[in-house]
Amino acid sequence: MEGQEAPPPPPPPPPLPQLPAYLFSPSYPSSSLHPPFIEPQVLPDIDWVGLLWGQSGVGENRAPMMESASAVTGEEKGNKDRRKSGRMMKKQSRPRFAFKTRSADDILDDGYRWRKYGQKAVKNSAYPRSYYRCTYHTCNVKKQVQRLSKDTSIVVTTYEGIHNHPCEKLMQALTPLLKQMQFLANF
DNA sequence: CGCCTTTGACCTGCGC
DNA sequence: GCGCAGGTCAAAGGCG
Repeated sequence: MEGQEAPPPPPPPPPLPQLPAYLFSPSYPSSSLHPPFIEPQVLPDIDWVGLLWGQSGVGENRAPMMESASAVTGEEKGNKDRRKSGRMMKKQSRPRFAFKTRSADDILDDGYRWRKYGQKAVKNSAYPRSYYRCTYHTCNVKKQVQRLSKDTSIVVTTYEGIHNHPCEKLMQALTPLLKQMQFLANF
C-alpha cells in the first residue's frame, strides 16, 4: 500500500445487518481460517429440514424446535431432573445466526475456544450434528455444526448467543494493527 | 494434569 | 397418551 497521495474517501462499511461482530472479525475469514467463505445468512430460525432438503429454510419457516415453548416462561414444569437441575435452561430468545461455509473441515476456527458437548444424528441427513459451547467462563454461546447431506462440501454453522468476552485470536490479530495505527497517529 | 472428544442415556417438546 | 426427534448431560478415555 503506497498510496500517500490524497486517500480516497473510505469505503462504506459492508451492509451486514445484525450479525454479531465476531463473525466478521478480521481473523474469521482470513488466512489460517477458512478462505472459501460463503456469505453469511441471517437465520432467525433455522429450518434444518428445509436446509437439508434444499428448500428455503431461511426466515419464514420456524424451526419446529424448542425455541418457543419453555422459553421465557422458565417454569420448571418437569422439575424431576434426576441428574441435574436446569437441564432445559430457560431459553430467553437469544439471537441465532447461521451461515454456510464451504470447507472440508466441520469445525470452523472463528477465534474462540469451543468444547464439544454432544453429537446427534439428525433425520434426513447422512451427517451428524455437533453441538459446541464456548469454553469461556461466563460465556454461554453455543453453536451447532452440520454438514449438508445434499452438498457435502458445505457446512452449516449456527451460533446462538453473543460472546461477552473478547476473542483471543482477534486480539492477537488486531494488536499489531492497533500499534501501527497508534504509531501513524503520532504524525 | 488439564482440557477436549466421544458416546450412551436421559429429558423435553411436538405431532399424531 | 405415545412415539419420535432434537438437545443436553456426564462419565470415560485420549491427547498434548
